[in-house]
Amino acid sequence: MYALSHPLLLDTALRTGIALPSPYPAKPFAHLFAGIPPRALAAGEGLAWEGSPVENVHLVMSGVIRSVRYLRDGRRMITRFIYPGDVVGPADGAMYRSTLEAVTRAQLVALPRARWDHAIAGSPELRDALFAMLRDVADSAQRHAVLLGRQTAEERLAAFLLGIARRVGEGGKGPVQIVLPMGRQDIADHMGLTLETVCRTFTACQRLRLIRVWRRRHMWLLDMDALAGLAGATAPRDGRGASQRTARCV
Amino acid sequence: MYALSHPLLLDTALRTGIALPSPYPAKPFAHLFAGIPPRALAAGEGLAWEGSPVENVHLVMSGVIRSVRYLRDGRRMITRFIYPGDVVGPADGAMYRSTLEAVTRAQLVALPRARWDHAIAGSPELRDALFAMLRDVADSAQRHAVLLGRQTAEERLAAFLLGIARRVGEGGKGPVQIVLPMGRQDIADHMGLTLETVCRTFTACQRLRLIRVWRRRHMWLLDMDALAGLAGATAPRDGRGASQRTARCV
DNA sequence: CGCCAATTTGACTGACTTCAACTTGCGTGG
DNA sequence: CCACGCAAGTTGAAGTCAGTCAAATTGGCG
Repeated sequence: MYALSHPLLLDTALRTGIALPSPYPAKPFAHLFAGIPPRALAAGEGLAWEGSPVENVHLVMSGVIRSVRYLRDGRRMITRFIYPGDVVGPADGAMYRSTLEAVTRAQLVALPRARWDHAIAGSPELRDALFAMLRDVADSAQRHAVLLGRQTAEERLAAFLLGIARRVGEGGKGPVQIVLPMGRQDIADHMGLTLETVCRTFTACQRLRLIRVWRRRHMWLLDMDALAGLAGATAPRDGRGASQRTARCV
Repeated sequence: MYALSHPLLLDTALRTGIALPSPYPAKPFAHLFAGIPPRALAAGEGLAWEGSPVENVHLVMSGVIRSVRYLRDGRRMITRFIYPGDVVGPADGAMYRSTLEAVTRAQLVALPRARWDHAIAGSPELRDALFAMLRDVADSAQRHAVLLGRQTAEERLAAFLLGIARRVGEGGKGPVQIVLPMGRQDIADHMGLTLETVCRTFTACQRLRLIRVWRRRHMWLLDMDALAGLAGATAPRDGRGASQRTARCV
């Protein structure tokens, strides 16, 4: 486990309820960052801005980062949360395509882009890992689009909570405890809702005994099956594809 | 231009109003597909299903394909439309992550995955092109998420129409003519709306003299500036990032 | 212990959806 | 070539989920 090789990872994992492994294990890239002193970010502090050049590739050691896109009038969408073990930068090309801000206090290490590119160019393994990582970013953005475009507030939040639970590694039936590292507004901006709707929906889920909330940031997922049913992953269809006209009624 | 080297591309470009170049020019990959006889798909026909193995990489020669994700109850989201010159398969890894169906009659050529992988492994140029393509898929999925989560019906459709106009290569001020290759239901399922809302919003835009609709599939974009204002690309913010608490009021 | 931002709850509004009827125009076959 | 049939699209009326505005509550932090 990478956590063993770097205490910071395990530390945050405990404090925020986010355990490794993260979806794109740092393992294949971790050695590139060895020996570089970590940089600290305060909660809310910015790391990079949309449109600015990508000078470094960062490995998040502790804390949580949000990747945000702003509209001119201030509306914003958090496209994804970035957790310890995640690498940021390579998916953006030469320019950042979104703004990066720390959600919690965070620590990360920066690797100059040239060194990163050189390492990637020289290693088929790293290349494959990078491909996989990019595919994963694309896939989760598309799954996110399904949520945003076609699922209700309750379904979106069920999916959100299960996503966090998956990071903790808990997939079991029984109550799973999680800690939310971000506030309600961030959750709302990630799920395409308002903060009030997030609150009300959590309250409703609590009444239905799907979850239990303690001190705002702590939750128990009481009924994983029901939550999974709500989150409802996309469903492959058997047989030949529906013709265009029957698309709505399955 | 690739269109010159393969008449099919130009043909569809004319019929559907979709001119090359597409966002990921086929150019770097085109030679891999040289000499393979194209396969025809009827409108509505399926090409691949979510969860099935990716056996071939396809180059679309003519027509339009939709990439769809279904929920269990039949709700669906079209994550993207795939146009002539686009390559499908590499972004999915070993398994398709969405279902592919022809929107219009289409023709495409299939390259066995092993040959594709071999070609990519052997060419730094192709590798870079593939990286760029994957980044583009991820980026457009994230921009799409902003639309779905934070923009109104009118804004979403303005962005949709401008996206089609961009393919035709027309960016000017004056009226731009486009042809929509897909029906209202497909537009709705791509923009997270209902077909009725798409209709009503087109009608409203027509009353505002932003567009003119002729025979359902043909449109003139009369006021590109106004449409661009509605579509409102994401806005980089200057200065240091907003702290978490001021996020909503800019 | 007290301050204050974050969160929760309440009342009301509105954008988009739903259900339903009507219209258009493409494609087919006489 | 034209009429017919029917799916695709449009419009209308009513409903609903989530948004907005506002007030009350909570709990982290100094």
